[in-house]
Amino acid sequence: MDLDRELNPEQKAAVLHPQGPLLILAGAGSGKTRVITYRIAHLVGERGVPPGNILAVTFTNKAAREMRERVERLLGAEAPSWISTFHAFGARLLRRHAELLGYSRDFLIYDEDDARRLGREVTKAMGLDPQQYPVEELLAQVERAKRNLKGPGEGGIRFGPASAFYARYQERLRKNDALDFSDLIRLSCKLLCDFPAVLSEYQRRFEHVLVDEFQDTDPAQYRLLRLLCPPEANLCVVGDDDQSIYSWRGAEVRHILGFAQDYPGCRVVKLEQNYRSTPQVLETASRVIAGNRERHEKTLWTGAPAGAPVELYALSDERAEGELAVRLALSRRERGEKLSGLAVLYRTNAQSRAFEEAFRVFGVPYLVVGGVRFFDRAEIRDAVAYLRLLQNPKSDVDLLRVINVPPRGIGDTTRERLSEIAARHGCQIFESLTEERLSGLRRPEREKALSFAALLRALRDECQNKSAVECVRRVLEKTGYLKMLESSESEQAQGRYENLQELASAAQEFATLSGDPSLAAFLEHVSLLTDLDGARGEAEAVTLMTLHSAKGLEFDEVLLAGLEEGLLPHRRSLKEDEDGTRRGALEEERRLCYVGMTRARKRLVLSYAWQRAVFGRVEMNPPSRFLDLLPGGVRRVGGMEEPAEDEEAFEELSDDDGVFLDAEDEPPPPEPTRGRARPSAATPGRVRPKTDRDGQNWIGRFVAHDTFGRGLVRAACQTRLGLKLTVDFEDAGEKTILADYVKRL
DNA sequence: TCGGGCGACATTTTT
DNA sequence: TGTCGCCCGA
Ligand SMILES: Nc1ncnc2c1ncn2[C@@H]1O[C@H](COP(=O)(O)OP(=O)(O)OP(=O)(O)O)[C@@H](O)[C@H]1O
Repeated sequence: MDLDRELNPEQKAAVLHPQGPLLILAGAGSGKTRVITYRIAHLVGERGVPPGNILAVTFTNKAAREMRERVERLLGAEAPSWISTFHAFGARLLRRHAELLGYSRDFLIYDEDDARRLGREVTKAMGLDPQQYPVEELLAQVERAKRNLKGPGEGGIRFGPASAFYARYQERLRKNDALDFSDLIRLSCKLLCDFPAVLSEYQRRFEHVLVDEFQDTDPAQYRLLRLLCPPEANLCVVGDDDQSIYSWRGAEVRHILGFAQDYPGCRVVKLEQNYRSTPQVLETASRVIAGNRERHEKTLWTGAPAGAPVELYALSDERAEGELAVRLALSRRERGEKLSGLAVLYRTNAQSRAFEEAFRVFGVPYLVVGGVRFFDRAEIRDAVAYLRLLQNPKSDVDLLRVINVPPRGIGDTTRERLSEIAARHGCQIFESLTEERLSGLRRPEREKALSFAALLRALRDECQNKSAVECVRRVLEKTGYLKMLESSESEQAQGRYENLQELASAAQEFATLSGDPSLAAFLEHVSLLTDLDGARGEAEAVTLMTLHSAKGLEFDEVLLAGLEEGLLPHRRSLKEDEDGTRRGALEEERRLCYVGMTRARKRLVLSYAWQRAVFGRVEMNPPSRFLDLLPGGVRRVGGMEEPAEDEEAFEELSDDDGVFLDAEDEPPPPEPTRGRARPSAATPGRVRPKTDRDGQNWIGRFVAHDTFGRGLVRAACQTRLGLKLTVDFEDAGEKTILADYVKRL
């Protein structure tokens, strides 16, 4: 590790900073994460700090893993094990001391869906009208309170029933021996506050604490840090206020901007050289972010030679955006560059669809990050629920989920009765599954419930001290889950079956990677997992993800798509805030845009579409206001005026990279597993103008209209209002009508 | 009890 | 456009 060669003087100073708090407030691509990584390596390698005495916090599990890998490479030895997200850290801490807070060390971690199920139980028990008090709303209140470290009955709740709901919900969580996500932080704080001995143990242990992406910490997380790190502690925080994009989740920039007040002795280091991007990319991003008023001005320059100009494409619709992405991918391939060097970034997950379709049609391998996670699939959740019951049969949420999967003749009514019986005995459902406690049930129901309890007990015995993989296998076998799928006629059963096999592989893979084959370890991993984790850099595929997921990453080439009013900035950020809490939402959208642009190393392509299908309706939106500040050097492709009937944009487009597109004749390959790259086989061809194609798809087809009824499409043409159809209605005769108002049959 | 069918509803962003 | 919840008939 040669610090002089690999770091600039400021970075080096930060890495060498001897002791006391350290704040690095610096712009995108200035090497903040690099500094943290090097500093950890330096502390361990040069200063002899025991790895176990270093705590490093990252924003995602993936970032944590990458940091660990990099430190290991620098060090040539094992990295500190306390490199994780706040949540993973909290889980680990609580696991060790759970008894102090009234939980067992085998507590479960409930995710949003589990929490919702539990919440529904609570509202039902409270007799709250779900119309008037939606569970999601109540849980949002609870989460907000928890983020502000308010326990039940400690305020932080806005409206009446939510407060009582919080208390009962929390009580139920405890009885289930489970924590929800925000409890991981809140209870960690509580643990350290209420038990000074524990606090001082960890204060002593963590000689050094380092936090990446500090601009996105919420009050509970910051509190946790402040507990661990008294004012003179070796706390190193790193961030960029221009990249604060999680205020909607409770993150507060003032933590970073006010850091010097809370840690008065802190050293402040500024990093001003950007090592990631070309001058063009940097200039563009800087101009755009300069549109914000509430920000810390930062200088950012680059010594890199000029690269390709930033491009801005005006396109007709989202399908054209998809084709643009395909074109970028194919020309990378022609140049012999890896597809993994290209990322498509967008504001909302829903936008991925158009890109996926285009990539599928043209056989370009791609990887979608986020959206529906593997572990959110119903069959996987069912299997995981069984696994969790092995570890903790008190989890009513899991028990109720699977007691009738596969169908065992235990329906809603019986389940409700079981809940009541357990409540009456003041115990959990599993504990009430005995002959005498169920005596109130009719014979057949009682038998079924008891045999389920027997099944669980047998499984528990059998899986005692077995590896996670083994548990998965046995659960799937003994519960009859696989048999249920095998005998199912339905189309989806096959896919589900494969997904469950995949779960076993995942358990195996995790065991190998982590070196811990236990069920407990696997379950914890699964609970904290996000979809980002599936996406390892090695896949030779284009990456598709939201701007939020892209934070901290970098790609040679970035397509930032959907730069339209209403999308970026998102329309919900444009609405005047009713309660004053979302002020500055627009500035956050701009920061999001900045984050996206600054992911690009060499080439940045921006695009917007004049019209976009949303829920099947067609929407038209003007280009994003963020484009107003683009510098002059941006190369604009496609008419800046809304294209009326002309196809200018397309002609220009298809000439562009010298790559021509055409769909393959054979039908597209079967639906890929999300998050999996697929092999590809694209054939060069020619792009048909989009407008024409739309028409082709309609002509000769039957459509239905609310008042005119059924009819045959005779002709179609693209107008500025959308696609206009000439339809021969069976009853009403020939009409000219916008495609928006009819349904294809 | 269970499955299919149908209508309502929804899209910000995620640890 | 797709999912989820609800209702109904078997
Ligand atoms: N001194 C340096 N010499 C060479 N490359 C560097 C140097 N500092 C940083 N880099 C490179 O610049 C890129 C950006 O660094 P890094 O990701 O650490 O920046 P960052 O400030 O964390 O970025 P962001 O805030 O945008 O996520 C990385 O590829 C990194 O390897």
